[in-house]
Amino acid sequence: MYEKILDIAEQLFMTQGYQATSTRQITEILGVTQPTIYYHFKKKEDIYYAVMLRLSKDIEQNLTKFVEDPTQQLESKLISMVEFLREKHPFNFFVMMHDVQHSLPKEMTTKLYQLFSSSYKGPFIRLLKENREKLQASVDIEFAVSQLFILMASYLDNTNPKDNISEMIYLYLHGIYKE
Amino acid sequence: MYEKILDIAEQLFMTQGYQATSTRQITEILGVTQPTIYYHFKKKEDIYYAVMLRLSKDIEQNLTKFVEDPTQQLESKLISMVEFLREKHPFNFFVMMHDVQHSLPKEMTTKLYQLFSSSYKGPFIRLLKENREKLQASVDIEFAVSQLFILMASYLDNTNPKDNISEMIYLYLHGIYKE
DNA sequence: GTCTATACCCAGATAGAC
DNA sequence: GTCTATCTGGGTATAGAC
Repeated sequence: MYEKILDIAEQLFMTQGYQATSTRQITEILGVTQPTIYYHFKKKEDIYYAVMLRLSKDIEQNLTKFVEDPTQQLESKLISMVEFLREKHPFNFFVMMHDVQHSLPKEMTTKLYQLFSSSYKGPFIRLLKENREKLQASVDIEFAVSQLFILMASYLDNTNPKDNISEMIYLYLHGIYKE
Repeated sequence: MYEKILDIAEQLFMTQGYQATSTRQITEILGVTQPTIYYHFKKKEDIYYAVMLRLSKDIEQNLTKFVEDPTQQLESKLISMVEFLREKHPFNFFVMMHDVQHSLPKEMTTKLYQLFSSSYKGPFIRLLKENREKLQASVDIEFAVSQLFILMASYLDNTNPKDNISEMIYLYLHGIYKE
């Protein structure tokens, strides 16, 4: 049941957000009563943390594989990694970021942000550092990765009609300006 | 009182979000009782719409002035416009986008998205179209403006430690890649 | 482990007095 | 126009039976 709760909670939290997802809704889908949750978790926010922990472990492992792939170049690695996030994490990134920053208690925010930074951003930062010589000298890598995540958010968001990740990566790498 | 409600509601909605802002909180700040709101507005979501309507009119007028300024070039116009949004709209864009997409009824979402597209995005689209010859031929302008807004969101968000808008615009225009 | 019952709180909204 | 009083419904969480 613990894992089942996480499965449903993951889906609901990531699509509707933390506040909009009630413990009742989770248990209704599972066909059990609402207090059942409180045998497995002490508080609602603990469910959120457990969901994020499970998710981020999986994400980090897989992203790292792409970074270490010796057969691919920077641009195609980036595309693969973003494609992977789209498949594995077909949620609205905005919802997640919003929750981490606004829907949860402060301490939880800190813990979640650390989790997110290492698992999600970490592999991208490593990738760009290993390709430092291909980047403009003035670029701040941590900043550049933040920007990429923001862009990705719009991509993994279904409100964006476009579906061409390589186009997004191209703009990210080369900008919109004619040289 | 109507305008006063909008003033307070604007601030609360834009910082805390729609769901986290209660009618009680708004009226407490104003020093009146909670039902007072329902003399001026039929539903809570009507307050949100009125706030967005007032805000977006102001934003559109001002952004358009920058676009029409004959003394500035593309890059400095972009910087001015984003700076203006930061001053006038010192809110978390994510919060607003999250609300528009997830916290409000579907019909309202549509209305708000149209409002946002014309008032906020409109002037930027116009600016890029008027500078078409300076952009890479492959760039889709509507898409490029969407990307800019996403980037801006991270900028107007206080979680981003960096505070240099021109750096963001530079990356947006030129990308991170060494040519 | 899951149930029933329920406490408690806070939300949006309405009725009707002043 | 704003008030008091109140309805209704939703949420998280707990106690204790089975």
